[in-house]
Amino acid sequence: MEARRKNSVNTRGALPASEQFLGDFPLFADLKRNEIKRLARGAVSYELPRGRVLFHRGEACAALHLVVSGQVKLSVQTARGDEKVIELVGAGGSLGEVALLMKQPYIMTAEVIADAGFVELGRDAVLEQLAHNVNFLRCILGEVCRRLNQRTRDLENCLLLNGTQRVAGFLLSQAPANGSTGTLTTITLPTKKSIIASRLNLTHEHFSRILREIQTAGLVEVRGRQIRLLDVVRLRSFPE
Amino acid sequence: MEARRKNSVNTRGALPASEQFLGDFPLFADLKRNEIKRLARGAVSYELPRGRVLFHRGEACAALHLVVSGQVKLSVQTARGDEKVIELVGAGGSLGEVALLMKQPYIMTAEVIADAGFVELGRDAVLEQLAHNVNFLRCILGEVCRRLNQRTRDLENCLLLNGTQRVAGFLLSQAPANGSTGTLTTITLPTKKSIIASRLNLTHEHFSRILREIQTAGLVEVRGRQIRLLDVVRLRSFPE
DNA sequence: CGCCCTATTGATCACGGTCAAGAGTCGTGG
DNA sequence: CCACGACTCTTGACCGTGATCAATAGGGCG
Repeated sequence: MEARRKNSVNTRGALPASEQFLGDFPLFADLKRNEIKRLARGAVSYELPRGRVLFHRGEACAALHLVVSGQVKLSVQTARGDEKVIELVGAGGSLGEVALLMKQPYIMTAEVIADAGFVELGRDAVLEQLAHNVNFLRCILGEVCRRLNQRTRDLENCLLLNGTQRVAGFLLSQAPANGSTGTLTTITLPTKKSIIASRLNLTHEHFSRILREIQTAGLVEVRGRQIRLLDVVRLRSFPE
Repeated sequence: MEARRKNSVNTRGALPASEQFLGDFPLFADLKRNEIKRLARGAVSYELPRGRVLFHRGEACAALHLVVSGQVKLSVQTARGDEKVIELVGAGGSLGEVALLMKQPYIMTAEVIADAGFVELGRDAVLEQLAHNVNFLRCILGEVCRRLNQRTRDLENCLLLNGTQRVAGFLLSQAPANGSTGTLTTITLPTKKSIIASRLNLTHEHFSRILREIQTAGLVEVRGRQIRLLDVVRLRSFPE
């Protein structure tokens, strides 16, 4: 508990730091200044170090969590202890919409994997806004739709792509979306390989082998977490 | 095209058949009488025989589809032709919310697998209602949330359960939700086994073997599509 | 330097897929 | 009524992807 120091944002000076932050937050892009202001009222900001669990599956949801910085992994537990990573959330992402809206427990566990900063909007404040602010309702609806699409794509990937194809797809998705040829893009894995592997529904051993395989095939060059994409085109249509 | 006979619902008498229908539709449970009436204005009803494709992945979405009767399967295509079933939708279900809302192409293909009746709400009518009717917005938001939960559960099942466990879970989910012991529930598979198998990410061969296995173990009794659950408790915690 | 964490590599195994053949089941028409 | 074909389901034999277990490197840091 000690490390979870929360600061009411409104104790600060003239322009609360996180009112500015909320205004820039992707989820609230369509909100007007005064709507932001009302949302910011119950906001609380805090930081959590790597390894900290933000919430466990099954707990009740008390707030909407906005990720200011750092990185969080969402995962579920296997029968015997080990976990599968479902999603990685970085700065600009949010957690807990559905649990909050549906008034049901979290269905995943959220753990900080890179020291992170959060802004939290209290449950009641959010529900209150939802009840009275149509714009806010629309923001949330859009976000949930986006997430449903994302989840559906993940399910598809898992159903009809093999490991190598999933890795290739992941690497490409990490590359900045440049329309250019990009025959020489270098990407950096967002976290350690074992987590990426789990996210792709692979063991870290298998992930390692796959990286080797596509490196041998001359498609990429791996050095630690830095991966240089040598042949985006062939990577995109793998294996041939 | 011949079989896709559409009838404008409003050409009917005093109380349009589908105004009644819309009022009973789960998705619109929270709407008031006059809101229903407005929605019903652009409604069109029609029927499609088994085998008909309602829409293909990639097509633009022109309407919200409500399933009155029959059954529809949503699927995606593998690299080489064969398909994976993602979801089965029966009477009371709806299709196309996300594609309509996000103004993006369908991401799945919908095929009728049991002669079905539909009511269709035109794209513009729905968007219009969304823009002006907060209650409707809330209905849709709820539905999308439910679906996101469903999809997440599916992904989990696929990630951390083996074939046998998925089958057991599916059989249990088909049983009516009676709190009782239910040591002798009989269920009927909603469609042919090969489709169920695909839905569970199995080949129909493997599905067949699994059914045999749990039958041999004394957990169920299979006769065609009728399956009698002999030991719900052991089935629930399989394999032991 | 030694320790802990992360990553790689090897050997083996099993779950589930593929291919092929046969058994039921049902509807149609001679 | 039976024959035929189409379709669904079952069973068998074999194989491949990817998991498991185990040992060994790297790499950062106190």
